[in-house]
Amino acid sequence: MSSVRDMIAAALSAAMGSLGVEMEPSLFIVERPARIEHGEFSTNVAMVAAKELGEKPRVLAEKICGYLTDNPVRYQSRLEIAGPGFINFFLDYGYLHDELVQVVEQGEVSFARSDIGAGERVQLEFCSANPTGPLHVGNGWWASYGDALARLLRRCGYKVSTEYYVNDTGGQIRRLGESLLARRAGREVEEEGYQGDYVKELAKRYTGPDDVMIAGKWAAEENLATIKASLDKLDIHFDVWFSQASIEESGAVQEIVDLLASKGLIVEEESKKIFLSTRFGDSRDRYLVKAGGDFTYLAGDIAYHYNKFVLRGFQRVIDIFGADHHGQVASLKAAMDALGVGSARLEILLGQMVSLLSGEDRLKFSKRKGNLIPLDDLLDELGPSATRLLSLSTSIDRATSVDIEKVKAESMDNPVYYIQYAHARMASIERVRDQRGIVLPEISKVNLSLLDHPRELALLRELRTLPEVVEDAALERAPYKIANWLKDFSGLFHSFYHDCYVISDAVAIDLTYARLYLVAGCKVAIRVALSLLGVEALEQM
RNA sequence: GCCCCUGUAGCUCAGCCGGACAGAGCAGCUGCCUUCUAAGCAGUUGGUCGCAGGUUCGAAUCCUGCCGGGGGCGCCA
Repeated sequence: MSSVRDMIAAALSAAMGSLGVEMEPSLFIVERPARIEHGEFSTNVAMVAAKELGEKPRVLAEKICGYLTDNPVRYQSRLEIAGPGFINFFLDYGYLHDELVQVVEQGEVSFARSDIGAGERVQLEFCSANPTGPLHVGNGWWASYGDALARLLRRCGYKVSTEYYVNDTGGQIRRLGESLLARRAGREVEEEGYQGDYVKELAKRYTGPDDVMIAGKWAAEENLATIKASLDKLDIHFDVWFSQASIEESGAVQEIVDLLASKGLIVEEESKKIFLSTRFGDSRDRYLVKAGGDFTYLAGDIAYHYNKFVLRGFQRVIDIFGADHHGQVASLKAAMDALGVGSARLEILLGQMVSLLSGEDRLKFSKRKGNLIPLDDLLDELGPSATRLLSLSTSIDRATSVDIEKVKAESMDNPVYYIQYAHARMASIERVRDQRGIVLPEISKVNLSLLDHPRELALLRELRTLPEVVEDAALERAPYKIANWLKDFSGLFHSFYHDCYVISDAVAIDLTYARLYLVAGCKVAIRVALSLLGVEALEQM
């Protein structure tokens, strides 16, 4: 949908053209000013162009305004030149009412949907926690992020396949097996093993042979079932579960090593094989085959990514790793360049560490042992919606700390209530509408221009930004922007709810009709945003 | 030593592809329930945007250097 902003940008471009200057809309900004005194929209075009033209910004702004006065954009009511040379647009509120009509007509399916993805096939790998134990809170944090990103990308026209890479082979499975057998034999688990209580529970149920690999694989499968159950609770469902063992057994890893060797990118050191990744920007060369003849993790990972790009034909691959996997980024990208895939198609997002506070105690996620908190514990405390919203509220680039005691409280420390309450109030208004038998006329027969209360206008302005926020959040891989929009929007709705009665003897019926459509539009928007984050929209609270 | 992330109000965080007096929530203080849910609303206190230079008409935002925090530099995965 072509927005009012695009329309203004085009008009400004035309105005510059009339002054003999080629000015693509991408070269200047048309934005909604932070302060409403500065108009509905404002632009810096005069300041940007002034330098090249050798003219004073305000003088140039005068000329542009002259053109726009003769050739006004739709809804234009007044122009103003302010500050160092901003041009502020004051518009007839009709533009907001017209956009409300669009929101209502588009509905949940179409509103804030975009085609910027243009059908690009994207593979999104995330979570991929090793099946050596249950998911902990950190796993769940990034899993929610990945799932929300998948929803966002789909909303924006990408064809997304989500995937969980199951590390079901190698040394850690051996260690898991050793730990399991030790427990079954009543021994303590050694330092390097898995010491969690869940291993004790598994040991009670294991009836297989005293073979570490068999025991390890059995335990891994059990753990995987537990992981899937936790993810189900979060409403996260992967399209593909990809087994690391399967790619090794298929011979694909060997093929990749051979392929690299054929390109002269492998050197051998006795039985070891080393990939010359420094030729592709890595900080050191990397082992692919160990002294004992086993493949390294990296060798399997390269084969896995080759599989994604070449065998399955994904145009883009996005991996979401924890920041502790930073070390493998350069190696994997080097391999993609070496194999001709091109590292630009591989996007690796690193989730910074998350630490939990519980009162005075600082609890840090530790993969190996001790103080990690199972995701299920948090889910039991908070429920899936609050858990998801919490983890989706901050940037992936920032190491966050969360106080579990605080978020358990039903307060703005846990904004899910604030947002869900806004939705519940919308639903409540509609229930009352039905109880009173109010039949809403078609929108074309309703006088939406009655919506001119400051609360209503503020709500309408925020409502219409969602499509831009969705696109931005998708392109920036930043679901937290949706969470922020939800908080802001919910706040504006609560203010409206408080100051503007929709259904009341004190409100004229025409205004009730208009406000009911405003509520309907708000409900569309908030439901779209909630669904993108996977947070439940409650009818009542 | 090198690489990645980060330093904004007492706390948790937005803003960071340059713009108009730096934002939100929580915490603190003060008000508001006879009408659609007070899990709400309104007001108010609180900031050298880590420090120092530089670029610019304009810097929290870009560049450089310091200082602090987190993570990584395995023939682990």
